[in-house]
Amino acid sequence: MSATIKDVARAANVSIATVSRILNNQPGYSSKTKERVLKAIEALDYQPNAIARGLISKRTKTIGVLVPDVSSMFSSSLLKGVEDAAYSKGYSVIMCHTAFSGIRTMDYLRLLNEKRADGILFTSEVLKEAYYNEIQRMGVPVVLLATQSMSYSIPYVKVDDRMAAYSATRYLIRKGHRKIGMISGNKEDIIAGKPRIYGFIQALEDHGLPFHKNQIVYGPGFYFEDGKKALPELLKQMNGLTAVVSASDFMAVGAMSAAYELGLRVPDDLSIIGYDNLDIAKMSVPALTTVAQPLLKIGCVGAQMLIEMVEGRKEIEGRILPHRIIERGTVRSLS
Amino acid sequence: MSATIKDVARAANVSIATVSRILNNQPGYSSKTKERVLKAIEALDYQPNAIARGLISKRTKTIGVLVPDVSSMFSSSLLKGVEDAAYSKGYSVIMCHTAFSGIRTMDYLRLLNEKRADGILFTSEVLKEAYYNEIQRMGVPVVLLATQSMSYSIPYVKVDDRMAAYSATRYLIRKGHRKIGMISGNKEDIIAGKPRIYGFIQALEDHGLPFHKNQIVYGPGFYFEDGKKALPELLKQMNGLTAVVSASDFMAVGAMSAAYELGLRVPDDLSIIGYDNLDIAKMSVPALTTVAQPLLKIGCVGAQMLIEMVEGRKEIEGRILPHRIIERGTVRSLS
DNA sequence: TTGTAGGCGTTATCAG
DNA sequence: CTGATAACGCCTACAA
Repeated sequence: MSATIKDVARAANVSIATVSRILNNQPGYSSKTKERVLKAIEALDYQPNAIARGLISKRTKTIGVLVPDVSSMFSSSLLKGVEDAAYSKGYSVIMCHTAFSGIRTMDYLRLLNEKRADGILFTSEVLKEAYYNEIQRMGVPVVLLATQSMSYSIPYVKVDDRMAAYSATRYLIRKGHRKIGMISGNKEDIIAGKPRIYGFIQALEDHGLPFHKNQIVYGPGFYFEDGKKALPELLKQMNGLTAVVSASDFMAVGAMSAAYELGLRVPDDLSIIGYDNLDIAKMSVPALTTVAQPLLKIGCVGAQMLIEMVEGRKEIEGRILPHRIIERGTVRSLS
Repeated sequence: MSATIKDVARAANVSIATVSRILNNQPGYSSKTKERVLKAIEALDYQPNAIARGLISKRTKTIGVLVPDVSSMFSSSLLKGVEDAAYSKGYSVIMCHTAFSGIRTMDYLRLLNEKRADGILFTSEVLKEAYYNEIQRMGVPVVLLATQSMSYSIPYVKVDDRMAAYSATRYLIRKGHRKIGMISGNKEDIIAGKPRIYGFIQALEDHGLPFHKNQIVYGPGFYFEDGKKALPELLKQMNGLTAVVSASDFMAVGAMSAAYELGLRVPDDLSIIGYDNLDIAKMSVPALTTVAQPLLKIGCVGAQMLIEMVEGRKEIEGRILPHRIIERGTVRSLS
């Protein structure tokens, strides 16, 4: 079908070695032969076969990114960042949707190995032992995105979840709120659960506000429905509640939906601050005040780190990216 | 690093040909040798090198999917469907973010050619001549997702946009609305623009409702901001407006945001119906009534079609998938 | 039932 | 400066 290096060589009347040299601009040819070859390449519309190239170079310029849910706004921002960095370095990315399934994850790890991906980006889930072992076996670098491993020393890119939740809570306190509750997801979650809960509690305590455990309600996950169910419970558990910090934007929006149905007005009757700054935050009505994770940047920086590791830079360390509060319309000042 | 077929052959004391046969379960070996080989494979933890395999078979079990905006909820649903179908057929997908840029699109087409992707999924943009030519050159199948080409005969998977807009409008009419407006995006858009506009107009006319051109306002695009700007204009142009059909969920939510700021209550003062049924539709407050495109399914069916073409089935034709109205909370009955 | 050998499209190491 | 030629890991006639 398409022309090979051999065809080019024949057309330009040189050896394939010479063509190869010119292609990879290595030294060793006169400028006239170069021109001749270039012309032949043009004429034959030749494009190198990356497969053949990969076979010998042992590098495919391909990375795999594992995400638990491709279609969530969360993952898609990450993906966009990854894609962008990869593109600008000439890498392509294989999208691996693990769907929260361990066997699918293992499947993909195997697949990436067979296709000889140069590196792996692992996203927002905990890196189980089996995954880790498989990756070790593959002998390719990994970096963790928006997550972190307590068991293994692997580079990561994320925000400081505890500090971010702390900031969100402090923001509410500074706005004059005293009766503050939290809606959280799975309390065992090492990233989106625990650290944010601790941050919340610590902010309360650091500002002389007592904390009782009925100030937090937990959902099974961090989704809209979870938030929607959580708010009524929180309202039941605390009286005088004026503000809530949510462990995710989705939950925050769910809470707003519940508030709406309860006849509570946001922010007049209740203030809400989210977490993530997904697209939905600016589209909700009113627009959601939230603490932003720079997801795009996390993806981008992560991919860059990975590629650096692929290309030889060893010993790359984890990076904490800054979060920040985005003030929109769901928090009312009490002072 | 990892074991090759040669290692396995040596360990099992057979030739690589035999190992290969067993790997691709072709006939020609005794069950004992098979067992021996399998054991060796296990012991060495051998995994075939897909690169080497691809070099000879001319098939990579990889497809590329081009999307204009990875992180939009629209594309991500599509992607999820694609990924899922691909996974279940043993294919992997390279994510190509064209960012609405022609040169990036061409870049990716070239890249997919170099990496010898088996097929291409082209999403929600118009297939320009240059793209088409490049793809022809590559000699791989393409299918269009949520779009269609007027110039070339290429299989596609989408809904009937005109009918869908017609349905949405008729729904409003049946709910007793008479003063209905539309907020649309780019009126030149061959998919999301024109057909939906025509559908809107035709539904009006078929139900004896006069149409004036000031019943439609156009935005540059189909985004939140466009919808947010469009609604006030529409209000200015039409009086007595009771309902609006929006050309996208994003615009619908933007319109809701504008309504909120104007002190108009949805659906009490104004009914709104969206288009797409993205995640945001169920998360908006109140939840958005909308006409659903089965995006996941479009992606899934499209990938299946593509893979069938890759594997030999020729002459596949386009498919129109059904749309349906999802009733939620933004349309009020006037009767 | 099994093995030998050629080739897929490149890169890289030699000689010339 | 240039050209053979041996890999890379696998598949597949063709032989045995």
